[in-house]
Amino acid sequence: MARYEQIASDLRDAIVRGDYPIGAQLPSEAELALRYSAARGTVRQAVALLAAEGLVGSRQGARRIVLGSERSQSFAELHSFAQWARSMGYRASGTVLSSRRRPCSPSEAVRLSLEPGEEVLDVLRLRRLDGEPVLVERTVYAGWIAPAVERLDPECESVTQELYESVGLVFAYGEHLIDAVAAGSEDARLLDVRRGSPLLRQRRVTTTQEGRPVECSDDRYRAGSVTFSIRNSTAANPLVRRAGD
Amino acid sequence: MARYEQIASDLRDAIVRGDYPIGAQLPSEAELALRYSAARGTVRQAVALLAAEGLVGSRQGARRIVLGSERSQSFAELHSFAQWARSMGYRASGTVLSSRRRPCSPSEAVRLSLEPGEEVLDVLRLRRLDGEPVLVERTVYAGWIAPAVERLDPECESVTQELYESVGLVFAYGEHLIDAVAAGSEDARLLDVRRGSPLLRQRRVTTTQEGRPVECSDDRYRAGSVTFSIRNSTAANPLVRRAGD
DNA sequence: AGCTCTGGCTTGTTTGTACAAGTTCGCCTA
DNA sequence: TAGGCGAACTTGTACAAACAAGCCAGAGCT
Repeated sequence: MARYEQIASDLRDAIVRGDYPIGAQLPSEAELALRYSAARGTVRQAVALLAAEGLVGSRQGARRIVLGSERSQSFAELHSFAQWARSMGYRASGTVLSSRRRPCSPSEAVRLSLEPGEEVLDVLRLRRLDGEPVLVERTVYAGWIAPAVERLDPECESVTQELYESVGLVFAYGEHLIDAVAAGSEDARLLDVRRGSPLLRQRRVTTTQEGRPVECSDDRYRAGSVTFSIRNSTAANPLVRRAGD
Repeated sequence: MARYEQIASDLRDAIVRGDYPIGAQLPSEAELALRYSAARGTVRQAVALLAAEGLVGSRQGARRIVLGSERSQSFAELHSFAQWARSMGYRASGTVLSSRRRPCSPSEAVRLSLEPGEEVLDVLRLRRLDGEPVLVERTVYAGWIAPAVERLDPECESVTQELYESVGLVFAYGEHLIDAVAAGSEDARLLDVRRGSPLLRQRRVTTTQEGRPVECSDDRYRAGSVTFSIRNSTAANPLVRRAGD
């Protein structure tokens, strides 16, 4: 662990513990540098990390202030339903309901950087939290990863983790589109809600470290089961609003 | 504009223009430093900006790669419906349907850092895109900003901008919770949809530069009108999934 | 009392240097 | 031909120094 990560971790703990309550001022960079025997630049990297997490805010000339004290999860926990569920103390389970190969559609070819007509793997999964069905996942995997996906246990808990352990695949980058849709008849049946009832939809495309697209997915959460949370500031915000399509 | 922002802007333009297509490698830091006659540290700040926007990805030892080419909007455009709409080429309008003062509830007192029972301003607004109603905003303003809000034109297009111009208020930080809900009867009537149809809900709390909460709001978008988009990576992601509440 | 202004404090930007750690690719060998 | 090895390249981390720019409180003035 890098020095600046240690410092960030230490400060984060202090904030979560309540040493610096919401609204309080953080020590100045100079003081922190002295306290941790580090250069000012290193301290700045640490607090930049906390700022990116939305825990502290800063303005030129004024001391940094604490904005929040909730610890935010890692990328892995956002990407992987199972890892997120586990970290929240839920028991996650899932079932593959169907899995078949087919040629990709033109729009999928674009999103997954495939040749038109190249083969993809289409998987329908139902995910549960503590036994309750909360999520229908319709995922399209690029052909080159399909064999590894097909080898997975249909009841496999964490696809992300299994793929990492079996073929060393790392999901590194993702783009997510979030909106609301009405439950179709299949959604309704699987999630045990009425047809037309509101679902939170997350469409995503995930790529490897090298920027190679792996999968795109249409995930639908039962209303009330899951909420997305974003902290942002004038400095940095990756969340954008888009016109409906 | 700082040097690193200029460099970032230049690189961003090149990416958007297609000089560096998706999947392509960016020049090395050393080469960029030479090209822009800047120190390597300055170049690193520039590409860090692009990485935070999700435009490029990076791994130690390998060249940076281009992940996307869409320009993401600024915080102001996320926060302000009107500014976002304008930047997307839509015509935004809005109407205040009701506005009244009342004592705050216990939960509001916590979220807005108020004394229990302190007065707040409750505003119901309907927002339109190109004349079509797409958003119902139920906003609660802290008492200290209420007078300035009440002075606003009921048809005021951009509340954010007006408050900045009239009292110098800057919305600097925000926390957003996103989920899906069914339209209530009032929602349905205002948005011209059927009761129970899906809406995308964004609950937010916004604070000033000093960390002082200004408003909390419950915004409901008609399904299909607006999508939220997030790019993230293993390095940084402010978006988190939360259990429903 | 209320106002202005200034000086010190704090964060922001930039440059330079050095080394650590991971990737890539060509060369050499078995 | 397949595999291993290593050199060159590239990004990550850390330190030091200097100046710019913005904030704030206290001194001093009206």
